Amino acid sequence: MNFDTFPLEAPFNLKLTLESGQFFQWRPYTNGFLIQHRKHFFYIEQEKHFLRFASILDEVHPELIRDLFRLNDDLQGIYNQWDDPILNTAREAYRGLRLMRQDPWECTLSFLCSMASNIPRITGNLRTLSERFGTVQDTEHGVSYRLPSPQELAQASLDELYESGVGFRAKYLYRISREIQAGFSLNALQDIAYPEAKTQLMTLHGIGEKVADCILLFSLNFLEAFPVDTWITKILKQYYFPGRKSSPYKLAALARAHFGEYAGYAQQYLFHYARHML
DNA sequence: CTCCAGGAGTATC
DNA sequence: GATACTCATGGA
Repeated sequence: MNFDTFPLEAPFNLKLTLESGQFFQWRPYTNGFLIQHRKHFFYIEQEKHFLRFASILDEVHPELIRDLFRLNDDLQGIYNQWDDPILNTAREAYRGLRLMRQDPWECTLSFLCSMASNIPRITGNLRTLSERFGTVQDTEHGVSYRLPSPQELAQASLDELYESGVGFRAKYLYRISREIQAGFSLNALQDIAYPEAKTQLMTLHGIGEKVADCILLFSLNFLEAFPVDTWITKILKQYYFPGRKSSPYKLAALARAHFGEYAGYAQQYLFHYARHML
């Protein structure tokens, strides 16, 4: 492999970021990780304040790495805005955990599979979908598969989707792949305001509050998005908004108002904290 | 065996 | 708006 290296000048923890449950297209390999992102397939490893990477399919440049891992976000500046016991603890424990900027469709597919599921199963579902409906890639490191495009997934029958092991999510994949094939643009949502982008996403059958916020936060550059799942509900009701009878919908609005412009970063740290400390 | 999991749609009040 | 039921499947 042909390696390229560049220095990090801000907090970043590659392993922690990949393991944080926002991105599922990776696996450990030697001292680092293999990553599938759009048409790119590459190796990456971290050594203290350096990243070393090598393209396997479709050449990767440092700018793409910076974009995928949001290395231009002022993470230290965001840390400095936090001042409560939970976030103060979380930023010490998880220093360098960053949000990623994934492909919107790949992110949508991932978080449709995430409903009432868990990380190992989500990863397995995505691999099965890739092998059955995606594109085969032949590399010197073995065969790998790309996730199916909306057009490729729309070729699958409802029965084939059920047989791929995604359970009740099959009907959502079936309808949404067709809605996007018919002209719904995920990428166009980047250019409108958060409330409108969220409303439009939720017109897709199977995308509700939580999945919409995941897509907006992890792929469409809306750092104010604040996905509220079971873990976030626990920690918000326990430490931030106790005593109120609050639905996930109301908790999300309260949290966005409370945590502000970079609420999404706070959410990622709270999610990690809740999963490992509660 | 039962219970629940990074939810969402639907019916019902 | 809030609650209850349903949807598939795998793991504890």
